[in-house]
Amino acid sequence: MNPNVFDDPRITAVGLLFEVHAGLSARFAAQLDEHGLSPVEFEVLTRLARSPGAQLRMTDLAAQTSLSTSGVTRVVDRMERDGLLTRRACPSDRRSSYAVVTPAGLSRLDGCLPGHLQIIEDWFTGQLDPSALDAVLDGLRRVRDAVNPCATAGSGDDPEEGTGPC
Amino acid sequence: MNPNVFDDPRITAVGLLFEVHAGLSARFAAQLDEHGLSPVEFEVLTRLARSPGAQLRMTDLAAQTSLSTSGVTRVVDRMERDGLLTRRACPSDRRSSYAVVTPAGLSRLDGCLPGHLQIIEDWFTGQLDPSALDAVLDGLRRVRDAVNPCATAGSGDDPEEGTGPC
DNA sequence: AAGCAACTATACGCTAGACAACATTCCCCG
DNA sequence: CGGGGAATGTTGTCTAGCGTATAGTTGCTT
Repeated sequence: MNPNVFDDPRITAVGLLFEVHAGLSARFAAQLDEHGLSPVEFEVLTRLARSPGAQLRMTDLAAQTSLSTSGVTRVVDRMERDGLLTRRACPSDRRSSYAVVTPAGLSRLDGCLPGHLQIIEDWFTGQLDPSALDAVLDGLRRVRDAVNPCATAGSGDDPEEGTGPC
Repeated sequence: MNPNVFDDPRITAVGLLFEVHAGLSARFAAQLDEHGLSPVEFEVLTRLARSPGAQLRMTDLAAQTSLSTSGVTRVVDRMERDGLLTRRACPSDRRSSYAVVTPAGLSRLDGCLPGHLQIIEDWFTGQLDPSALDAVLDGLRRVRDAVNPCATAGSGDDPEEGTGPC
């Protein structure tokens, strides 16, 4: 019927990509867990921290993450309860509210980052010599530009920068 | 405090990888949805279809997917209800049971695959010329071998082949 | 033969997130 | 002005899935 459709090189390629993603994700999650953060919370924290004023409107936050607006509401609820974030009313638009990183949130993030970077280096970037790494990154960048054109305009290669409102 | 920690090339690298993954995942999910399959169900179906006899023991299925054993029970329940799978008693070990793909399940899978492959080609492999693609795949393979050593022994580059029992 | 390990299924509670409905607010256009 | 539509955030409802504990069955080892 389908004599080894699964040996198709396209399947292989996606398989590799997804395996690498899964492996890294698992290691990230384990390390973040040591600091009491879920991957989503870490993503929210980094998104906010790298934004001007360490704040973003809820909608923009949703657009930049993999979350829906209601998902953002829930995550921010949790993180506000934990003291990592605060809501602040937007002066110019009373419908909007900002999610703002608190000092506690920033220090929590700072506690995570070194270990996070170390994992990346140990399991990803450090596994390849510089030229091979560049080749991989160039390729990924091209694919990213196709798959997620919004990100191209952004500051750099931010993960899922502007996922939503394309 | 952290003057642009986020421009660290390591962050960039992971960002690219995750963005590509997210973009492809979203497109896969949309296409599978047209065929009434969730990504997990598709994964289960492909796992089974590529196994000898189009069947696997529940435990092995759990090991090869991102699911727990109880999770597999649930998914197989659903898919059995939908007629895509059947449970069959294992002759050699009466504790075990096989999940077997039904003809309906196979044809459902066959209906998905062309579109699935097309997406891969359109958004991933076709975006790079052969040599660049090879470079990316070689790099990913090396990283995969580090991050998920179990997969190396397998038939090829199966996604998450043997994720569980390492 | 007996006890221990493995495999599956199930029930419980729990979390996360999507989707749709909602109230509020803004803004454009008549 | 003023009304309708769009945007924004929140909430209720629903599904999916995990983790744990429990149980029943079977296989294996001693």
